[in-house]
Formats: sequence, structure tokens, C-alpha cells
Amino acid sequence: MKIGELSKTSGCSIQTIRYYERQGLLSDPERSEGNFRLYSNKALKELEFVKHCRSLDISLDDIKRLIELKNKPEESCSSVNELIKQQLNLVNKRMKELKALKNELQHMASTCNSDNTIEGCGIIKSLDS
Amino acid sequence: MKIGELSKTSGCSIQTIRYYERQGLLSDPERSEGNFRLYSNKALKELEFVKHCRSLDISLDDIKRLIELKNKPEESCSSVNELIKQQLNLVNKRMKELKALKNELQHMASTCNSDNTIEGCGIIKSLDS
DNA sequence: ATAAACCCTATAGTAACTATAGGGTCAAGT
DNA sequence: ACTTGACCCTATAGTTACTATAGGGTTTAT
Repeated sequence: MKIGELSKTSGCSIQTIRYYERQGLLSDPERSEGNFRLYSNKALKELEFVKHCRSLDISLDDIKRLIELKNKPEESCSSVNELIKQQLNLVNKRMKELKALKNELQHMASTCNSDNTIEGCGIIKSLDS
Repeated sequence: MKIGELSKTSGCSIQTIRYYERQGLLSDPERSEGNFRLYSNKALKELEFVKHCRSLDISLDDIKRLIELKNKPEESCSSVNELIKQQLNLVNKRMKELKALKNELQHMASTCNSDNTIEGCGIIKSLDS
């Protein structure tokens, strides 16, 4: 299939597919006479792997590492585990930050009695302090 | 005070202060004979306002809007309220995404029995599906 | 007089894309 | 045969909020 079809099937934009290829996350596709990229089902699976990793917010660099690991099936999977754990730590850290942030925003929003002027606005006051 | 002192007092890097100035978030400071930026306490407060907004992950564009609103003390504060509510929505949305993400990562991590090879690794398997 | 510590502008780099310019390919219709 | 439209190509610039660098000037202390 050509890139347009791969794009529709996978849900990744054409630009993104080409970008992943340049970053070395997808193997170089065959080319047609007219230099169009031609993809197999295997290529679709590669792309879906990347997409799944991205949906977990794994960085492109880490995905590259995972792909390399995937290609060494006999090695220990402890490094894979390590990478996932780190990703989990990152997510936990972000969640904590977001919670704190949510609390302050909620509190701020509650101090705004909408029929007020900016001069007396509780939100601006708390941002100012 | 000069930019180095403002940087230490505020906790923003010198580069960031100059960046905020270029983006129009801080008023243009006085300059010394030798063209060094000179800041007053008012400037420090401006910077702290920006910093506080940033700690709530409000975008520079939205901070600019808040500053403009701040300078119209007699207007209604409903637009301020609106902006904060939108920010809260954004944060809530991100939290939901993060929770889903955390769940999948946790589940994946639990399928890895560390003494395995990559070939039999539950993590790689679930990323592949 | 000179060295260290500070400041200046302008520009490039970061992550993970998205968008654009300026072109080539291919199949269908006239 | 020719043109139209849908598709493809590469290379480059833009996005956000910074950070880092190059290549200089200023101030202060010795």
C-alpha cells in the first residue's frame, strides 16, 4: 500500500509517518518506479507499535531503544522492564504536579464572584500574591 | 537592580527574563549608561506574577491576556474567570489521560517476570498488540 | 592595566510534530 | 494527446517555552 492508505489505516498523518521514518523508527520502505513509498503489513505493524508506545507517552528515543531490544529476542527483558518503570515514575510525577495545580486553580476559581470588577477579583489577587 | 540580581531574587534564569521581555510579558526596563537593564520592585512583581501563572501551566499567550485584563481594573472579571476555568478543564483532561496511561503502564509492568528473555516478555507483547 | 564577573544581542537547539512551497506521478475523462 | 485531479516527493519553516552558544561590551577589583 502507499503512504495515504497506511495513514488512513493507522490513524497517523502522512507527515508523521515520514517523520518517524527519518527518525529511524520505521524501516525504510520499498519504493515504486515513481519513487512512491510502498508498505507491507509488517510495516503497518511497526507503525502500530510506535503508535502504541506514543499513546503511553514514551519518547521517540525510548521507542527506538525498545525497538532495538525487540530485535534481540534472546536477551534479558530487564531493560525493557526498567524503561517501563521509569515511564511509570514520570507519569506519577506528572500526576502529582497536576493535582497540586488543579487544587490551586479550583481554589482560585471559587474566589471569583462573577459579578465583580477586575479590581476586586479574587483570582487576580491570588495570582498577584 | 541588574538582571543577575532579579534572576536570583525571582528564581527565573536570566535568559528566561529576557525572553519574557521579548514576548511582551514584562515592561521594558530602564537602561544604565552601559545599556544594562535596571529593574525596580515593580518589575520584580510583574515577573512574579508571570512566574506564578506559569506554575499553574498557563500559556504565555494567556498570561499576556491576564496582564491586559489586570490593567483594566474597572472591567468585569468574567473573562478572567473564564480563562481560569478553561485552564482547569485542560488540567482535568490531562489528568484523565494520565490516569489511563498509568493504568496501562502498571498493568504492563506487572506482566514482566524479570528473569525472562525479551522473546517471552509480557511488556513487548502488550506493546505489540 | 588587566582579569574576573557581569552584561549585551542575535542565533541555534530542544521534542514531536504540523504546515508550507514547489515540484513530480498516475489514472481517468475529454 | 492532453488535461485535470488526486496522490506522492523533498526540503524547509513554524509551533511552545525555554536553554545554550557565539561573539562581543561594561564594571569592578587588584
